[in-house]
Amino acid sequence: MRQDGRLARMIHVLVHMGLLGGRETSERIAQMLNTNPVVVRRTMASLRQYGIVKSEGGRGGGWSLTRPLTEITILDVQRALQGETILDAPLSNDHPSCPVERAANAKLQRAFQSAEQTLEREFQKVTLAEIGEIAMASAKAGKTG
Amino acid sequence: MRQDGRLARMIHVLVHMGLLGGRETSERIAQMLNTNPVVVRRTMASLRQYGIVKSEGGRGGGWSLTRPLTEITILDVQRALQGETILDAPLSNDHPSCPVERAANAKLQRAFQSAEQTLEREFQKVTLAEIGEIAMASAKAGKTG
DNA sequence: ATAGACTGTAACACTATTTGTTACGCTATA
DNA sequence: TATAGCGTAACAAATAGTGTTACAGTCTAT
Repeated sequence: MRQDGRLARMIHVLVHMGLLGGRETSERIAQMLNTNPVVVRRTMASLRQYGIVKSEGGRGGGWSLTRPLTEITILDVQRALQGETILDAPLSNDHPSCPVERAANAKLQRAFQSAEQTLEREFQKVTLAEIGEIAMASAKAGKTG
Repeated sequence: MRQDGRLARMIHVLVHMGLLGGRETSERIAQMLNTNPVVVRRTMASLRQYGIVKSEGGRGGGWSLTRPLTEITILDVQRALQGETILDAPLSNDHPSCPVERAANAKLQRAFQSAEQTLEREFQKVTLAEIGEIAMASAKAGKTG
């Protein structure tokens, strides 16, 4: 079941930015993510629109957080990247007037809504600051690999 | 967030098969799904492997259920189509030794596991017989569209 | 002012996945 | 033995995500 890897990648970057504290260019972020600056700008633009980061052009410009990691949850990042919907029930649309198809779709939709609520709750529980702390602790313990 | 539409389509077909009670050819099933017989065989093969349907070749052959709709849940169909995993956490793999990436992935994985458990529970609660009943009721009530 | 270091964005190529299609072999039955 | 069915490989088409190039706009140091 293929999904969008941007959430994990952006969390990764934001935590680094929070720990470093300063401003990062698209170029440097691209290196963190093994990708290139345009992809970074494209994705960071969603975060900016949602108010998580800001960008400044011109010499000395780059990206920075608008608030500390303690005030950013995984859910915030998710919302910024994909809007309200986290999980989308994969419904069928072969015979929209068929009562069987409708009944099946309705049941699936309810199930996915429950799962989405769970995911939402879990996402909201985790701040990026927590992730940073876990990373620092494990790095200190020498689990760097 | 795009996902696999086979689950909904197969539920649709299985309920029809259960309500009709007999045997269906790949050709007829393909018509129900607005697709073609090869795609049907490909997908039905997974259900057969899991023991939900059986196929018979030769003249008069086709597909039939191995047990009544009351004994098939959405989870059964899901398992047949995709195995154990329902939701896959979309993790990042840019710097596998980076403790920040690891910590972020770990948190995401836990969140998705919770959601997967919810989905599993919901899927197991619903039998195809229920879906058939809902469909029959709504058809009787004239909500056929 | 102007050069340089940035972001913003359009356009296009590449890749992987799903779905659809054609073709042909095998099997059971009338 | 002709026919109606499944089994499967091989290939085409559509879609989505990602990567890349190119160029315009913007800010700052000098």
